[in-house]
Amino acid sequence: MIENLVIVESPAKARTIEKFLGKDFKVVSSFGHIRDLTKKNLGIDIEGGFIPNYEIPRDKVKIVNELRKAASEAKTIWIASDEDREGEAIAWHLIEVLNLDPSKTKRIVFHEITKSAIEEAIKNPRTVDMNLVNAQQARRVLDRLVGFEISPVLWKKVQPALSAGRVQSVAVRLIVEREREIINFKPESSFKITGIFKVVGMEQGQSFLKAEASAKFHTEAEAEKFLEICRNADFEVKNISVKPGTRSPAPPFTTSTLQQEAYRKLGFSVSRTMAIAQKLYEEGKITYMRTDSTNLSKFALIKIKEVITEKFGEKYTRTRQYRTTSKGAQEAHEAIRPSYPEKSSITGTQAEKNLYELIWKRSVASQMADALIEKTNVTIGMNNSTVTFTSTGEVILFDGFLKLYSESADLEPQDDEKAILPPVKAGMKLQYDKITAHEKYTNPPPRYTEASLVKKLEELGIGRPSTYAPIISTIQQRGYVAREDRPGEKRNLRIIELAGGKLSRFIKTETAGKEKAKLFPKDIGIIVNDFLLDNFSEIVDYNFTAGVEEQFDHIAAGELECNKMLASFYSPFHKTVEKTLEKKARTTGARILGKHPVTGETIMVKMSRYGPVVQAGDPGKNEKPSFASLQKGQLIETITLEDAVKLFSLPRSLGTFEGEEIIVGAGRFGPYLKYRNKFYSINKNNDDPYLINLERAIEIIKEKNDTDKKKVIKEIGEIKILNGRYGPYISYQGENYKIPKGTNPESLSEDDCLKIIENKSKKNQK
DNA sequence: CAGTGAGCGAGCTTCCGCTTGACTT
Repeated sequence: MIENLVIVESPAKARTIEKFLGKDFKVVSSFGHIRDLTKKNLGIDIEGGFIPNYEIPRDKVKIVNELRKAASEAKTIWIASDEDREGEAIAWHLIEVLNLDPSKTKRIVFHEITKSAIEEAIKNPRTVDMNLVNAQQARRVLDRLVGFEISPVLWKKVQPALSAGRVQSVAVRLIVEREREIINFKPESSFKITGIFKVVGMEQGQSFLKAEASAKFHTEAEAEKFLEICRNADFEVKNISVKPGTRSPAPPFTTSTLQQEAYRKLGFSVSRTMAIAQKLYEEGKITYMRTDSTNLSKFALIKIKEVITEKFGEKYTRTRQYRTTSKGAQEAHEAIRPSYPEKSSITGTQAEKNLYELIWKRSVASQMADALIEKTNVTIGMNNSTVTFTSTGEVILFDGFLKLYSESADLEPQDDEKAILPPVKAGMKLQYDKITAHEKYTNPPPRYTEASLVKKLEELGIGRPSTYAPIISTIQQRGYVAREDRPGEKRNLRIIELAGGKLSRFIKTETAGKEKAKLFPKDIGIIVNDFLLDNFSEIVDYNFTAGVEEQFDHIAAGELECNKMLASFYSPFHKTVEKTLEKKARTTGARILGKHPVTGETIMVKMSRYGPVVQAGDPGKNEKPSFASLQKGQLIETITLEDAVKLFSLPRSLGTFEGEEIIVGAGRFGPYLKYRNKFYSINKNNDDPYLINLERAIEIIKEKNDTDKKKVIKEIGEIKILNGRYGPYISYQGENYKIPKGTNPESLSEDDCLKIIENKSKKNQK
């Protein structure tokens, strides 16, 4: 018989707490929710008043059995799940499923994992808050209704196996709408004027300053005219202003800000960040990584202050308590911080070390003093124009938290350097050294990265810390969006330069639209988004979640009944579902592009069963249509007639080589050559399948055949020893086998190979 | 790996949030 059984949500938390409590306490974990709506069907009795129908998922049966056994052996059961909506529901499900005796069961919450906080919690037990549980059930039922009623509509009206949901559909909408802004964006160019000036008569030290003109010019002629004015101008320092300022550190990490910074500073994807953080948490190195709170415990505040005092001195400390500002935050946990702030580094993989260091720096910096800066603006006037030049300098008077950490910006750093300025005074004469007019283009809004999408969702109050990473992977798995790179396009920039009284012109090139690991919508994502906007605009409204959250709050406060709220949502919603199903047509996103310039057939673009295609010929007019798949990067929304016509030119014959035909085509995996029933990939960076000639094709085939020859080290009957990407390996009956380290692959005999093959088969059986 | 694209119909797909392993190369 155990005296006390404590149930928490996470096993790592259970281990920590067990250490604080005496021998009379056993601490176990529920591993999150133990029950959910039935998986097979809707799992809700709608007519009976939206009664949830729960089941224990297969992977939770074992845990539930263990909990049941432990509970039956304990005198008192303490349920210590998180103090938020989901945590309260977990507590209630535990009581129901384990059939706990109310007189033996106590609900407690603690806000810090320290001995005193836990002891305090045990002194103040309460009962389960059924209003809060009902708010969770309303949330759960509503999400199921939305997801399980709209998704089947998509299967019937768009394509099978698609999905829609309160969260994922809004995430897709954000990406689609951003893409449309980019598609419709028209870059405009203007000329920015910068000058380098020398202070007349100042010979020692720094006597140059760089400044930017207050005016921009829209045309080259205007820019040139202004430079002509500059050529004859007298420049002098008109005004100097010195402004002190401060900068404050960012608050400690939440899940969302950790994901953003790990992406920006370390290049980690959202899922990688979470996997590494999970490991650090399980090893007791950081606090819980799924949180929306920026709060630090008293213990952490004291410890961090000690660390700062020791490392940098007392004047670098400043205790700050942060309030969580994001919508829908529930504050069940602390911010993400090092468990032991005195440890500035850890052992582990490089990635673990880097992420830990990031968390450590951010947490410590959040408790450091403001940085004091002094910003100096020097205004330069001209005697023959009202245009002024401004030079900005910045001096850090006291570095404060900047000594340790500064947050990265989402946008690329601006090129206006904050230079140290020469000691100038008003009235000083200046002489230009060089004045340059640079052509600049305006940029479209940036595409989302995984991390900036999480930031946006959080701002809208959509999704929770535990779901940000899964959302990103769901919308990619469904094929709605893809994370891709784009090489961008070169464009010319005109530059006019005034130096030594002479104007000269240059052309500079820059790459515009280059993208790395950005989220692009795919055709099916655009079609589904437009379908949802047409038929379920309420659900994909950016404020839908905020609206229902408000109602969940009323349920939690006991002011609104769960089934009333659900009924008022469901009756119009379900009518929309039925109305949408009645509409006959399927959505394919079809768009007519025009007539084929040679054959005169109508060319359209649409979504087919296997992906987006262009189609030539109208089956309605008894023409047998021909099809061609769209290429990577092409969209139904933006493809032109010209591009479409080009797609029909593949596959085509290039001619013959040694009596056999070479065919060039574009398949699912990119452009290829087909020769003697073998396929040869064409590297798109080197060759264009639409332009490639016979000569080049033969070259590619010969090259590939040569490398294939080198690939084979040895052939013994069916056994092949090959050179692969990761070194030599054995290929046998369609399976690959690793060669043990230190063996010379050329010396292997048939018997040696068979042994290696047998060994692996044995391992697999175990 | 490098195709397909019609139509029939069975049986399947799907949500969000809370938590970790269990798998493979």
